[in-house]
Amino acid sequence: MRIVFMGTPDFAEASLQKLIDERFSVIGVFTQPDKPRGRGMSMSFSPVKTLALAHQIPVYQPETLRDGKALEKLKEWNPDILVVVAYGRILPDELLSLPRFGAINVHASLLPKYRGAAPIQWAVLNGDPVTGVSIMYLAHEMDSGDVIKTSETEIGEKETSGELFERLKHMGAQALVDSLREIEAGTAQRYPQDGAKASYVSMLDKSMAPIDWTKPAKLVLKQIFGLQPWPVATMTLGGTTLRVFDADLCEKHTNRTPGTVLAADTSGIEIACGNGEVIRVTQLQAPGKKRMSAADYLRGHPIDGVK
RNA sequence: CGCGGGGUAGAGCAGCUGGUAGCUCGUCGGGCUCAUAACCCGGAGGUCGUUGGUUCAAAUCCUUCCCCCGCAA
Repeated sequence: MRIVFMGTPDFAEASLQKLIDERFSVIGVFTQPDKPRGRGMSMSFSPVKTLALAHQIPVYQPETLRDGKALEKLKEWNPDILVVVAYGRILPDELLSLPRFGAINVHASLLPKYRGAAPIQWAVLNGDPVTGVSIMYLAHEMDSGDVIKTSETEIGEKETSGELFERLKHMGAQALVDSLREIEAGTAQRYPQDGAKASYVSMLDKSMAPIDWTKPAKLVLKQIFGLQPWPVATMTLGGTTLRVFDADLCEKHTNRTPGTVLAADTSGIEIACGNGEVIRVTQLQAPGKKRMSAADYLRGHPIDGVK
């Protein structure tokens, strides 16, 4: 089966790696154009491109998919199926319908829940106990196609989006190859999504970073974990904005205003949340500094008025 | 050369309008105490990231390079 793979970031890289490991015939790769990134704005390749090049797989990096050239390239490669994983582009219908088996996609949620850009992070942010990956056919409407199979996993109490990402990308890769084998064998299922149950999530942005202390402690914690590795929850203390990396729920309760610092010592910084609940921040990062424990930070930045 | 912050005792910071370095915690010793992560007294520990320069004198001014961090992507 001739496969053309479309993907860009490391989430997609995991799937491509799996396809290569499992000896699937990946005859070509589409990935986003090289862009300057990182400090110094040096030009860099996408993880998918780097991997493809390492295996002598032809790489195509169109600026647009709608000028006819992408279609031409796809016809040239003549794949039996398109595998799309976090490519970062909407594919025109004429590309989806070209291959014999159409186009399938790895999506990091249990569809129809969390269609859209940041399903992993939102599953964490919302405090979901379970999430997963879905392999589905690409349809005209985003993330709405028939599902081939899903795979579930529990979200850890203190699991960050980044950690969940790592887990799901491998689950996705496994489900992908399983699906491909079923398609090849003609045993693949097609489960239409219940559109009425669909929900959509947007990309994250930095405006979500400041911690809303009026929320219940559990959700404040989920905000802290869900926003890692980016954009990272923040709080202000003594006029500086601190990025918060880790915190625990305190058993105690308070009647102080949410956001109030109740205590600060070697065990961390206790802060009032909504419902009178309290959390203790234990890992943070000051501007220009690297991540450190709250105890370390307090040594150089004593807090007035709080013991 | 995309923008900016930072590299000073084990840790976190101050000092940086030039004159061989200070704070908090930790650590070591002693004291107090039924006891203690509490308190008191005392000690050890730093070629101030690196290179060259200016100067009578540099952590402090200029310069080379290295490393860390954030923005931006």
